[in-house]
Amino acid sequence: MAKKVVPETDRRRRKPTKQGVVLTEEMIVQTALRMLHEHGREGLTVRRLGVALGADPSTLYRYFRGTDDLTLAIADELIGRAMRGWRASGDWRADLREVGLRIHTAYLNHPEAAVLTANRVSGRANEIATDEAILGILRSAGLSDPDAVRVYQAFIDLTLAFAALDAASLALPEAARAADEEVWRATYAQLSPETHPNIAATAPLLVARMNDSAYPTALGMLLDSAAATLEAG
Amino acid sequence: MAKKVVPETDRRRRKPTKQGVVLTEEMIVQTALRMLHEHGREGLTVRRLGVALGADPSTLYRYFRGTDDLTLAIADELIGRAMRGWRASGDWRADLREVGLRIHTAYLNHPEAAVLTANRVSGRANEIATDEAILGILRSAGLSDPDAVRVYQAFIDLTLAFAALDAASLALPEAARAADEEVWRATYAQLSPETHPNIAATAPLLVARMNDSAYPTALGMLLDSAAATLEAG
DNA sequence: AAAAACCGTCAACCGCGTTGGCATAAGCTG
DNA sequence: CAGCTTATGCCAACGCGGTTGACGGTTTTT
Repeated sequence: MAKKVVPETDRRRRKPTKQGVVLTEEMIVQTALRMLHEHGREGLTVRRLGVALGADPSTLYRYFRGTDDLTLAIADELIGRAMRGWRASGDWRADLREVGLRIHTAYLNHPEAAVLTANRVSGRANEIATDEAILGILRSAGLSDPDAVRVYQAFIDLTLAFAALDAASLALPEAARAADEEVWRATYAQLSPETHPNIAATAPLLVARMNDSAYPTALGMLLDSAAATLEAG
Repeated sequence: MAKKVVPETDRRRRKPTKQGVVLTEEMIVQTALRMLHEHGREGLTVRRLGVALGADPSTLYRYFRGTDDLTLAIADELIGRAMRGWRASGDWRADLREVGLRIHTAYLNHPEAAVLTANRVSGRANEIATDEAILGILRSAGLSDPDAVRVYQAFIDLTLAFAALDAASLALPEAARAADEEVWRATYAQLSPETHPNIAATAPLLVARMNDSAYPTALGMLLDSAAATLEAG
């Protein structure tokens, strides 16, 4: 077997698939994303991806070194979708807020893919462009390079961390998701005020907040802190 | 096959294993944690866990309904380790900070387990006790119930989100980890100032910060915000 | 027109989680 | 101590997973 995958740019397509499909790296990634969305994290397997594309599973190894390589390609597609069409307005605070919310939203639109990829560094085009954009916002706002890097790191980590956390509960297999919610009703909401006074006192409030993301609040705090740095510097 | 797993409390042990080992739920969880630590996330399988315990893999299904159930047990053990020996000092800010750092640290000590469990609700004893403790800190600090719940949610989500994010990069299989770092040297650090001025200008600073967690900073921001709420209320 | 490269397919390997049936030892009853 | 029940460990098997090596047809190159 060939050890190397031919890079997409050098690829001269040869044979259509038995079912008549002509494959592309892009087509494979899009199909993988769709399968993740429709059938959940467990629903994406090399074999099923092959079936969905009308190709033998082993064909995919001509395009990706393995599942990890495919994962990175999915990661970059996700961030690409988040930033598609974005333009800087010049208002650093509004820009940063929008980039954060775009990423958070894009990830929540594909929770299964988000869980899979939120913590990876793909080094592909879309990821690099996004980092460049964020640093550009901070530096042209007037932050020194060390401050820009500090805020950049807090910003991107906060955003990805919340995206991953919020996506994770959306991406749970239906059974686990139901189980987690059932735990709430069956366990937390039933605790005695004697043994667990604080949970018992706040149970209704806890339930009401359970499905909201704390990301916007946390992002606001970060922006406040960055603004303070800017004024002090 | 029996549909039900006998609860640990009702269990009257009968047979030692072929290798002479007498199993316990606790022993299984501890062994699973150790295997995760030593052989990574992929290294923990039902079959290997069986071997490590000196028991047939199928025996584990007498103790857990399946891998998901085992995962929840691991989750609770992790939070239990984080909080072991903790006592409230009465200074709400110091207490909250310590609880956050304890959880973050405990998770980073078992990154593979953390990635597996950070987003699950186990409803088991240690998890409930921790939530009760956090709410207790906030309410006895003087926050109203709605404020306490708001801060509680931001606090626990922030902590778990960062724990998961920071753990994830520690937990990457060695190959992927090396690949991610290589991406940095090979890609980010080599970008031309012409096409990527902001990354090029800050590359050394980015590299220097790459391995630090932004959690303590973010936690500080959250505590500041909570203190402001307290004074305003 | 011949040679080379590409790339889809086939068959196979091994490891995975899980299950049903079976054997046996532990505990209970007397 | 004898016999019954039942918990629990073990075995064999199932279907599915990722991955690989050999093969062969098709396109591109020379």
